[in-house]
Amino acid sequence: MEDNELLNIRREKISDLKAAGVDLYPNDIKPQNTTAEISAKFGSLDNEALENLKDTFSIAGRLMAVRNFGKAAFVKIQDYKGQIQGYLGKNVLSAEDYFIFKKLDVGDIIYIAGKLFRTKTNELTIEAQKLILLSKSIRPLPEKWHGLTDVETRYRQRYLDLIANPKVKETFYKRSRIIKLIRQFMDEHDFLEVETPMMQPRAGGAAARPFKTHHNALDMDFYLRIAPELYLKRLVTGGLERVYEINRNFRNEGISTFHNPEFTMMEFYQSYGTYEDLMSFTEKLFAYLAKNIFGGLKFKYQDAEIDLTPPWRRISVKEALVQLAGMGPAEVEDQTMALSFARKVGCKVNDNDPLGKILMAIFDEVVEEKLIQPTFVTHYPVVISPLSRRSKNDPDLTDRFELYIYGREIANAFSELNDPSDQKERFLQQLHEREAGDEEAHEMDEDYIRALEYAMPPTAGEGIGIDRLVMLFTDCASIRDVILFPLLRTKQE
RNA sequence: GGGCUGUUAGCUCAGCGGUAGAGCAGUGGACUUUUAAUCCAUUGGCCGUGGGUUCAAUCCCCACACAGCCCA
Repeated sequence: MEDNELLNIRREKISDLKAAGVDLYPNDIKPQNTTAEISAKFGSLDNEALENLKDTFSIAGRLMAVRNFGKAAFVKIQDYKGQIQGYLGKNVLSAEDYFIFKKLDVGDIIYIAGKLFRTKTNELTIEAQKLILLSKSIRPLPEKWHGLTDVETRYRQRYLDLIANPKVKETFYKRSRIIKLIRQFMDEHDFLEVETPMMQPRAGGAAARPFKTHHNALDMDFYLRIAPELYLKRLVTGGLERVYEINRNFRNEGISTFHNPEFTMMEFYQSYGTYEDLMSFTEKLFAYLAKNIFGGLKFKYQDAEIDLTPPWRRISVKEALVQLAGMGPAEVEDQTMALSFARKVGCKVNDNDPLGKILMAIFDEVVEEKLIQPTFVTHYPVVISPLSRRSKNDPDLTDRFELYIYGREIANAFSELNDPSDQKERFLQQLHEREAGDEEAHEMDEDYIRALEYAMPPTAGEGIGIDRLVMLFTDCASIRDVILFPLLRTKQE
């Protein structure tokens, strides 16, 4: 057992309470009210009106502060959605309850019941006629004033973060609301929510390195999915014309303020739609979210004011390179010229990289950070888009867009490639890239091609990074602030 | 993977070659309307880990661990 003075003092209190016959962890106590409900209903009543209320109120929660006057005390009790002040006094409590009150510590879970009143300073308060200890804390909470700021502790012991920092709770309430709203919106548009495998025999649907795992009974390796894409399109082929999935993806890559190895994505597919349809659909979805979260289409994110009013800017990769990276119209069409431009701006590129790859390297390096207001970047090169439909007027480009807000990729969408022979060629091209050393190149998926051979309706699909979207809507700078338990290296205790 | 920064009491932080500090929390005392309650007293430390330099290291040097930020 950990030897610590503070812990030992509390252990002594526990034995004192036990000796007095107090049940330290009862589970038959049901509070009848919540702090949020009480302040909503009675927050505006004056003392006279409160005195006329004959009701008794009961709440339970964590003791967050004690202002002790010896024979009485004001305490702050925090529950699910708020805090309320309680008044504990010797002349109101029974002798048994007063004994418990004397043994309370900040951090304990308690129940109080009594009448509402207003203090001299006009604070709505419950005068406790009954006090029950529901769960005794042994460890001291972080300090009341500065709270818990050590980020490592905040992530490793998220429960402490949630107790001590009310903003954190708000963020995760908001995250839940956003996801609920997305589901509502998708359901209203007749999309069917589905779940597809997380464990896949080969990891497809995106360019990323997967995590590997092993199934013992089958004696077979599996990969944690990097995207649900190919499974969702199998469903579209099966006649589920509008499907979506909101779930975790896993990518075996570095960790940063925008990357967590497991993250949440929504992917959705709409038959008989095009990537252009998805642009306006995305505008509508984001507007729907913003209206419900902010009550309007403009909001502050970090140092910027983001305006989601549609239509959003639409610009092709090449236009963006000319307008925002300062490339010449000839440079974006010529591999050699693009290569030297790339080197000039400090991109790591190889002599025989295809033009499309070089252009994207420059884009990532120079253009991305300039796309603060919502922008659809369209017409990605076919070499980096093995699952997208080719553009009609330029077979080297695809009917694809990525949505950027505040310099970050939030969504990725395209008209789906449903020509099985083209798809096979693309996979073969990817295998070629893989052999040339690109570990993220797509693998061959014969069954997916077979599915396409049964004919998949013309379809458009999109993926939206939910964590990044939540960051945007909660003004969080790091993805770790919108993921309850971000991935950390385990620490030897 | 590279660079920079951080790691000192339960929490938030100071200190910087010479006996380890503050505020809050805790403990004891006073106090029945406080709002970071107040007043008096007081406990609490492997100064991240392991090496090295030195008469002497929390402090200087090296390595490692974990984290944060930036870069790739």
